Amino acid sequence: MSRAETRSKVFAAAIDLIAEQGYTATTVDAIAERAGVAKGTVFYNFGSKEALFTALLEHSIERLAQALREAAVGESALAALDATVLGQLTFFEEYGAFARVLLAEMWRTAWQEAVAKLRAEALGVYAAVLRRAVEEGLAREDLDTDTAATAIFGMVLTVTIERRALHPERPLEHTHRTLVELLHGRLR
Amino acid sequence: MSRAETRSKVFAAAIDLIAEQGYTATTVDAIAERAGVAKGTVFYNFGSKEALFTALLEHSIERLAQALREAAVGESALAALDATVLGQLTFFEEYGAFARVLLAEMWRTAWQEAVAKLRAEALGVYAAVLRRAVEEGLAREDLDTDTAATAIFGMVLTVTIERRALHPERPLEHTHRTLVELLHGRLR
DNA sequence: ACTTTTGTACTGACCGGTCAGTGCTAAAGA
DNA sequence: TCTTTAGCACTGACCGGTCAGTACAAAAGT
Repeated sequence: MSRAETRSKVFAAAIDLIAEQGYTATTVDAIAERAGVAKGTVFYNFGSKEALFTALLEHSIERLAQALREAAVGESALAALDATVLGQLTFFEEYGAFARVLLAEMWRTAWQEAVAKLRAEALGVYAAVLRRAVEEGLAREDLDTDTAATAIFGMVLTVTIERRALHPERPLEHTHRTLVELLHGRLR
Repeated sequence: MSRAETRSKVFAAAIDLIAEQGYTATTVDAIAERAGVAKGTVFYNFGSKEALFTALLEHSIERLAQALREAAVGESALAALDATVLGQLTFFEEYGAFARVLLAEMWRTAWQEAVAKLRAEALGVYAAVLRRAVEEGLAREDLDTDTAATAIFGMVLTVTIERRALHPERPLEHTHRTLVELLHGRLR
């Protein structure tokens, strides 16, 4: 078996288990067993439990950021915002376990480096769209776009997890419509 | 010392440590030391680490729900919504460690009972306000108020934690204005 | 008297990390 | 052609430390 294959099997096992139990509660033994490899193999490939996790975070954040960048297009800033929300929903539809991991571990000081990357690359997409909205006169000029970006990101993240846990059969479109409704001022 | 006093000292120590390190990584020894009691006292009062944590969750969720219920008043549904958001921000301003704990542990299957209570009592306040908004014709009739309630709650929670971690000096009002701006359709 | 707390010592399960060794393939040497 | 060596990926038993929980006797509170 190639090294890359082994690594991705371990990644998949680790993300599932950590999503269910959290980082600390997940043992390397359990990850190895779920991945179908020996415990030593995990250490051979990643060096340590923590290194495995940081590699996993790095890799997943990169993919998330790319998905958001690709989604964040639209004629108007408003259309781009809706598209970004849909992009985030769609991404987590496929990588749902990562949503749980992000929410749970995002603010632990241990992974500040990964969090910085998340803020810069993923939240940055929302912030850019919101700045565009301000330029187009769709929002107050002194809107705090960074805080607003975090708010929207967290909103979508929370809803994604609730949906996966409670209504997995519900179409994505339904959730998307509810969020978009909240965001463009039907509430007024 | 009364039993109640001891329990609340242990609660305070536990919530701080668990907010920093997570449930699993926090040891009972550390909780006892921070609380200034003997380790045996913790077990005498709570029986087990898990029982301590569930009691802590239960207790905190009850207080959060009460704070939201008290805050959720206003002439219009829109005013009530703003007030509820401010109520949530204010609550977590005082019990910020609990915000971290909620976000990190909320979706662990282990505490489903506590999560059910959170959904019923805390998210329920948002859901009720949103239903009132629908009645007043401020939102589409088929708005999914449960999903929207989760969305707003998660949004405020995420922003609270970001604020505490990154801009602790910022006045609450600033954050509140940004969120309210997002929620009533200045973006359109 | 009865409840609660303390401090210390202990147990046993568990877990991250290690390491000597296995299996395999392919190049190097004869 | 046959043998040896090299190197990579993987294995799983094992080790040392950690931690929830227990035991208990003495002290403090009420």
